[in-house]
Amino acid sequence: MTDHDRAPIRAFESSLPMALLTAREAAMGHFRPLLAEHDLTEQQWRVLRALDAAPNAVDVKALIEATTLLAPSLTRILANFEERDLIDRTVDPADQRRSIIRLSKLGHALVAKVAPNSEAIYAMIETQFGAARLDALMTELRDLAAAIHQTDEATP
Amino acid sequence: MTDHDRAPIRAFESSLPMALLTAREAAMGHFRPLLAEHDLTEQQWRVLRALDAAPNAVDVKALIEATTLLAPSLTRILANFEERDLIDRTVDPADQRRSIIRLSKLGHALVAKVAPNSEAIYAMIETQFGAARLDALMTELRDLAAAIHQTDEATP
DNA sequence: CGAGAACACTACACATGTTAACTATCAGAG
DNA sequence: CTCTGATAGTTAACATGTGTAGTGTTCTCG
Repeated sequence: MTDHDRAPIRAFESSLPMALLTAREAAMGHFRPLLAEHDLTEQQWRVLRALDAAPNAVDVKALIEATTLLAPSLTRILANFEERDLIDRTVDPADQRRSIIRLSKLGHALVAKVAPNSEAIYAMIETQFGAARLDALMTELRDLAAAIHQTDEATP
Repeated sequence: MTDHDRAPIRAFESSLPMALLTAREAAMGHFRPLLAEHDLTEQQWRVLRALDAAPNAVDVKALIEATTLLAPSLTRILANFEERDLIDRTVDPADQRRSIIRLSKLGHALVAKVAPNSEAIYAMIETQFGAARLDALMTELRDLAAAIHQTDEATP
């Protein structure tokens, strides 16, 4: 498999969003087939994980913030999940505009089924890259996001 | 603006793909409006940048690798660019299956128009986060992608 | 030459992104 | 208590991207 003599497109790869995307694609490349087996998209999985990680009940707004999805996208995903009986919805009695979302038993089961494989993939990455190093990287990523959001407030 | 007393969805945020996504969204949030002004999507901009960064001519396959797009998506984007006279296509005389893509004068002009604003945003992030730190982060990101790709070869 | 691989495109089904408008509910001023 | 404005969430409509399958053309190599 001669890799040809094409030069890589270098300067471009040094853009920050591209570096973030490439790293993410590398990780998700392992992950997407697993999700596809369970008829889940990347975005749907984000919602499931957010619901699973949520301590109690969650409203739609909290999900939007947690998943970085837009409201209409999330509405569609929740409708899909309702059809598949993965979630239960109730109206917040304290504020009837709010919808309270919970994972159903089936939803929890699905997460429980997928999550171990996810952990395995993560462990593989950890081994290859170094656990401490990965930890440090994640801290930096969070700080970066926070730093960028700070510039938001400076320039409204 | 009372930020409510909702607890953030914490455990979930510590997933690597999510950390990468959140950081990317933070950065792109600044950037997307700029692209929208020029009727460019994020993906289209990736293609433009890749073409601009390419030393010489580029075939479709190289673009696919550089942009992490799928062939059908790229085909459509290139068709769009042709309509807008942003690129020129020629057939590779050495291999007539290959299409050689180049930015047209107009395409270069568009990149030149958008790029400075892009640099400005980048500079803002650099100031806020620290140039050296950002550099180190990008190195780690590249290494991470490389490490993950190495696991690919171990498990085909 | 012929078989099979590689490149690029097309077609199709589906999900998401994006903007705007709309309904229902709530909260606060008067 | 009522009007007004804000908020939660949905719906609509369209553009675009994702993912799979299949097509035609051109290469490569036995």
